[in-house]
Amino acid sequence: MPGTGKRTNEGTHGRKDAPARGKAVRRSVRASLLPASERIGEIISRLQRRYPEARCSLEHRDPLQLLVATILSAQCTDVRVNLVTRDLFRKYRAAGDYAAADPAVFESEIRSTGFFRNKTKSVIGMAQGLLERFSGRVPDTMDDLTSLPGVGRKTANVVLGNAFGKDEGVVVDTHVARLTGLLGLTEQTVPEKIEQDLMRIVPRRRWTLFSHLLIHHGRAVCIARRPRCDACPVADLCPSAEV
DNA sequence: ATCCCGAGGG
DNA sequence: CCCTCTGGAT
Repeated sequence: MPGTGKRTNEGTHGRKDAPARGKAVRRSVRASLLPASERIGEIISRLQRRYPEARCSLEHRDPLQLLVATILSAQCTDVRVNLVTRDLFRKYRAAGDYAAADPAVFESEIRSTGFFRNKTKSVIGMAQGLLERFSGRVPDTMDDLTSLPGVGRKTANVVLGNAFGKDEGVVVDTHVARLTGLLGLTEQTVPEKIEQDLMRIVPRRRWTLFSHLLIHHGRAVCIARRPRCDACPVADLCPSAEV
């Protein structure tokens, strides 16, 4: 086999941190901002006004579809995931369909989402777990969901919050990790620790909404490659904003 | 801390 | 070419 293409991959989360933006960060002007706990309310309020339509952007009709879509979403845009699942969900309708899938065929079907070998093992293994331990149904608790292969806290939080309407945790994806760091809502870089900080300062009833707001903001304005601080509704509440 | 991996933006 | 995209397992 073409074996290891040894692509120089880099980590996934928490890029070392790149304060670099060519210019030495000039945050002295906003050095005197209120603590996170006193800015969070206004931040959520303004983002909600800006993105009133913020919701889960992974297309799904039931918990199983959302679970599969979320597993496929790792390091991949939601647009591409939706493109793949549109055909996938037509063929695989129940846990048993995924559990009985031919790995080679499934790999080719989700290939464009990247990490296709790992994702195939995760989806098929997850489906087999559903059949063996949950009667083929997607469980609605954090412990049961994370007991499934390929399902971590992030994926479990997405399913719990969007398919079951339960705010069990805060979804910390690449956008949430980046933006909360820039906003000075946490000093942590490990997703789980970021989530712990956010669960303390964000009202529980807003946990799911909060993630959607940051994800939308991260795509539209606070873009990783080039944040548009000039168009940001919370720039005056952000210690990293470069006017 | 590393690896898995394709696709699109700049 | 380099970076980023709704991560999880080792």
